[in-house]
Amino acid sequence: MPKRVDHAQRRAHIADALVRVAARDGLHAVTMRAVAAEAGMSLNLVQYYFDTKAQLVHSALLHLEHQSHERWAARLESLNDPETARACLEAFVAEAVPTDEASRAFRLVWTSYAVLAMTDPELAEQPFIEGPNRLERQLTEVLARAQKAGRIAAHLDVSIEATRLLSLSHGVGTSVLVGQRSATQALEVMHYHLARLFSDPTPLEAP
Amino acid sequence: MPKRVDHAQRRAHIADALVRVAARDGLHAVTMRAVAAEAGMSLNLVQYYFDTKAQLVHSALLHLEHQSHERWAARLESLNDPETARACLEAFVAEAVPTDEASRAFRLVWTSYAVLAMTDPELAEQPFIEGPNRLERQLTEVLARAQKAGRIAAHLDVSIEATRLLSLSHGVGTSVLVGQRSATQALEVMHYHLARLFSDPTPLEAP
DNA sequence: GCCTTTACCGTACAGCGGTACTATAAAAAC
DNA sequence: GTTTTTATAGTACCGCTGTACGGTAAAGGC
Repeated sequence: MPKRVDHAQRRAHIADALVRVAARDGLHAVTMRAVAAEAGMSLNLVQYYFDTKAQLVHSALLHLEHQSHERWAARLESLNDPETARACLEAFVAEAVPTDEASRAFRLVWTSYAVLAMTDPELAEQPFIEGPNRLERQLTEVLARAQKAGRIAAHLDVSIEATRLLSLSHGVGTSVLVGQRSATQALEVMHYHLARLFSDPTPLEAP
Repeated sequence: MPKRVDHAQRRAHIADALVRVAARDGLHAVTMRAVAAEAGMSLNLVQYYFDTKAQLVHSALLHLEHQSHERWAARLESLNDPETARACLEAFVAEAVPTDEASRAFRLVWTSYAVLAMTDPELAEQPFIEGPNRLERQLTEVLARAQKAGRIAAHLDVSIEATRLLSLSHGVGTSVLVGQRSATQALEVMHYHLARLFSDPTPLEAP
C-alpha cells in the first residue's frame, strides 16, 4: 500500500472530514481523533499530514474559503444571463442563505471560525478580512454597472449597498442557523431587500 | 466569614467573571478554573454555586440576556423624545453596534453562544429565538407607529423591515468584531439604512 | 540487491479540565 | 451550649486531548 500518494488530495480529504465534524457537532468538538475517525484513518495519519492541530485547523479554514470561492464562481458561470445585475444578486442571495444542507454546514463552520477569529486576530487576517472585502468589491462593481444602466437609483451609494447586502445576508443566515427563522423566511427577507434596492414599488405578493 | 450570603448576587458575580473571560479569551477558554480565578475565588466556590459547568454556562447566558435587556430598556428610557420612531431606531443602532468595549464584549460573547446553540438546539430555545423575536416585535411596533404617522412609506412591510434592521445590525456587528470594519464604518452603514428607511432623499453628507 | 524514503500503525506520556470527596470554621438554630 | 447548617478550602481522580516515540512493510533509487 505504501505507494506514492497525492498529499494535497489527502490533506483536502482530512480538511473535509474536519468540516463535517464541525458542522455536525460544533468546532469545539473537533479533535484530532474525531477528525481521524471521520476521515476513516488513524490518528497518526492526521498527524502525519498536519504536524500540529493549529495547522490542521488553519488549513481547513483556507480549504473552506477556497471551496466557497469555487461554489460562488460556478454559480456565477451557470447564470444564463450574467449581464443583468438582478440575476447576479439573486444568485448571491441563493448562495448566501443556508438553504440546503451543504450551504448550511458551510455557513455554520464559517461562523464558528469567525467567532474564533474574534479573539485570535492572526487567524482572521486573510480569510475574514480580505475574503469579504473581495466579495464586497465584486458586488460593488455589479451594483455600479446596474446604476450606470439606470437599473438602480442614482443617489444610492453602491459601496454601502454592497456592504448592506453582504451583512444582511450574514445576519439572516445566522438567524436561520440558530433556528429563529426558516430558510424560506430568510429568502423572503433577502428578496424584499433586493426589491427595495431596485426601487420596485410593488410591496408584496398579493395574499 | 461564613455569614449568610446572597446567592443570587454571588451567581451574578461569577456569571460576570465568565463573560469577562469569554470576551477576552473566547468562550472556548472558559473553564471552571479560569472563571474562578477571574472571579477571585476558589474553584470549589464556583462549583458550590453552580453544580455543573453546563449549568454555569447556561446561567451566564441568561444573565447576559437579562443584562442586555436592562441596557436596552435604560437607553430607551433615557430618550428625551421617546415618541419619534427615528430617535428610537437611532438608539437601537447605537445599542446594537459594538462601539464601546462593553458592547463589543457583549456582542462577542453573545455570538459565541449563538454558534454553540447552532449545534446544541436546547441551549438555543429561549435566548436565541424568543429574545430576538421579542426585539423584532418591539421594532415592528415602532415602525408601525411611524408608518401610521406617515414617517415611513406606506408600502413597506414593517415586520420585514424590523427583521432587516436586526439582521443587518447583527451582520455589521460581526464584521466589526472580526476586524473587517471599524465601528464607525458600521454606524455609517446603519445610518445609511435608516436614511433609506425614512425615504430620506439625501444620499450622503457632503465631503 | 541493498539502502533510503514513504506511508502507515499502535501506544505511551504529560497536561488539563470537570467532578467528587473530605475538612473546617463561623454563623444560626434551638 | 450544643448541634446543625452554611460558606469556604484543598486535593485527588479520571477521562480526554495533543504530541511524541518506536516500529513496519512496501516502493523507489542506484
